[in-house]
Amino acid sequence: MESTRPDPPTLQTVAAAAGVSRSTASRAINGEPRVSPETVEAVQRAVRELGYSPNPAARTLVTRRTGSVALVVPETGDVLFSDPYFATVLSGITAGLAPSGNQLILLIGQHPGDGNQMISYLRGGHVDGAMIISHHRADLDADALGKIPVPVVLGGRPVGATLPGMPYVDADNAGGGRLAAHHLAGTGRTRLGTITGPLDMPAGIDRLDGWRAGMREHNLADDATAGGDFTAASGATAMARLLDEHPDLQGVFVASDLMATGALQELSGRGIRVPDDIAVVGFDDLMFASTATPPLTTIRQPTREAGRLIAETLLAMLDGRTPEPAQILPTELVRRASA
Amino acid sequence: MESTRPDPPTLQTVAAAAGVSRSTASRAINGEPRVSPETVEAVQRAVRELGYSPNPAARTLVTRRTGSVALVVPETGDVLFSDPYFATVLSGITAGLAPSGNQLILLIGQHPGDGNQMISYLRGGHVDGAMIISHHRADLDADALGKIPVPVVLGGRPVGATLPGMPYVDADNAGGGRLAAHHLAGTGRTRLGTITGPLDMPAGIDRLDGWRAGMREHNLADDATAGGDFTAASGATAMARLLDEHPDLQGVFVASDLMATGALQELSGRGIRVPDDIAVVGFDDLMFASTATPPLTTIRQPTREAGRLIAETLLAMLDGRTPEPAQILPTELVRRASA
DNA sequence: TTGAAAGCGATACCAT
DNA sequence: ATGGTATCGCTTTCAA
Repeated sequence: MESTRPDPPTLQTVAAAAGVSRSTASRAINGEPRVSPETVEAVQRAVRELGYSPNPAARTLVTRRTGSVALVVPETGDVLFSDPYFATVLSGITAGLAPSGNQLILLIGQHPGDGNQMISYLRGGHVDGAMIISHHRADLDADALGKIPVPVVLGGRPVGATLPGMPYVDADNAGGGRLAAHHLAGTGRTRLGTITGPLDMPAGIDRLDGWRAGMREHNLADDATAGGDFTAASGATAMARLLDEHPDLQGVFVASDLMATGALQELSGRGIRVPDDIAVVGFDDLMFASTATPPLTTIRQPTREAGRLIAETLLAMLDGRTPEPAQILPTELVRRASA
Repeated sequence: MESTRPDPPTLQTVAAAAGVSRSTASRAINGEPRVSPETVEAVQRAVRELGYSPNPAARTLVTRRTGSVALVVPETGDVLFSDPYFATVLSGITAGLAPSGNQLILLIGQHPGDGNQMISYLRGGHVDGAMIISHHRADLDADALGKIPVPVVLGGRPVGATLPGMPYVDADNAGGGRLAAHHLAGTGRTRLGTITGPLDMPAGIDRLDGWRAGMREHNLADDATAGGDFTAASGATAMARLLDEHPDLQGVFVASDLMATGALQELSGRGIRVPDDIAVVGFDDLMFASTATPPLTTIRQPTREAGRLIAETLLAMLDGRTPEPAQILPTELVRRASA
């Protein structure tokens, strides 16, 4: 005795139940204008009673719209998920997408080099558009990107030349770096250094550039730098190196809050007081910045807003509109205890 | 002068280029056995040269397989993303899904009560299966869940009766609560309390139950409790209440690391030393547990493993296999400085 | 306003 | 091993 599930109702079933043709039923369901009110009513009742729901594959086959967009993260899962930045962007993206009813398909690089495989997915007609965030130089080359046949929005300035027709949304990273320099210099400290992000990522490059510009404006040397990779562990390591090489350091700008927590640990481990001995400024202002010890003075970037804007920009393109090629979101200093 | 994109090649195009029929081309592409090697070769070359990629909608229409599964999170985006638990589970899920080639569709509740809308999506034939995590009692009722026509795996024990045919994966929350009780009692402290999670969630309920069982085994009173909702802020508030009501408190089990960071802040704000004055045990052992001040002694649950297991269980069901109705993952005590 | 019929691009059954 | 053909469920001209 097999309990066999009955086939789900099709448009045909609905049409029959409502006493109309498939064409008319389809029009009624899709809210087209030229359908008589009583017909609409009859069809809607049939839909309700039968529990009908249109077969998305069949619909896509003819309309050539899938109703879903991809979020591409060409980053190994492990790296990605340890960074709360991603969760926050994602939150903004889902919020931005929600009103449109589009579904979000997550494409996450498992192994470095998966990039091209993802691109072939995007070329396959599975989605109407795509958003790409957190891209390293190595992960996608402009040629491959150019072949994607659907609208694409980039989260973060692309490395190298701007991709034609591929708008991006980013925070004013350089501006934020300058803010940090101004703030630290403004406290009267003169021996200042920075812990940078990866210098193959625009976020890493631009924050450093801004910092250097700010230092120059204050006639301060910008030679004290150490590189990290946006993880907490790398922040601790870099802090150690900086301290060893520049024992007279008075303040440090750390290019992400996550690295800053690592740096704070290293400082506290050495018995160095923050901000009394060394002042620390972070970047991001994600959740845990305010709960660090001491609470972190940092450069806030509107991460969630960026996510929302990325989604909205894609929706605009799906709608046939042409967005600004670059949308840069402002950063601001948030004063807490660490500097 | 419109730059019009040429229509993508279809199976027809490929077949013509290879000098075979559509049927044969289809077989060659899908690696079916009864195709001559030279035909396979010819088709593959045509595919390559034309840059052909099968239309997924057309394929789904006939095979009734979408190649994608949904991850349902009936939780408001904001709540969700502030909890690193989610990111870690997601990491495990994507890893578990990867070998299968299935794509992940993210369904996130924007507004409380979106639950049923999500369920109608699952009924619509968009996905081959679904995983549901972090569910509150209110969000989904058993009736609605039962109507989902595809395999479903639950992340976390369902509230109330087990859903028939709907397996779940969970950590041994009760066991973890007992571990915490044993550890704190084992240090000789006798005035112990707990900060619970939401008591409409199994994770909240079970950890409390385990804690109480452990306390009884040590003949200790289990009356000192305060409720939180798994956020850091709620941890601080609950800690304050506990301190006010039980000034003689010597140790506390906090049902999540995130709440524990809030509790630590409250304690440090009052000048109470950890663990000297009050010992603290958390739950989760997510990334930041080890970087808290002091580093948190906590009950580790294998979060990423759980994610992977959820995905693998779903894949097994898609394969026609019948999984264990409940898979419970062990928890363990991780000793650090706070207790 | 409605209906009939022609696709959309694949798979799968049935012959050969 | 290969080809012809029906079919999946829907949208969209085209006529009426």
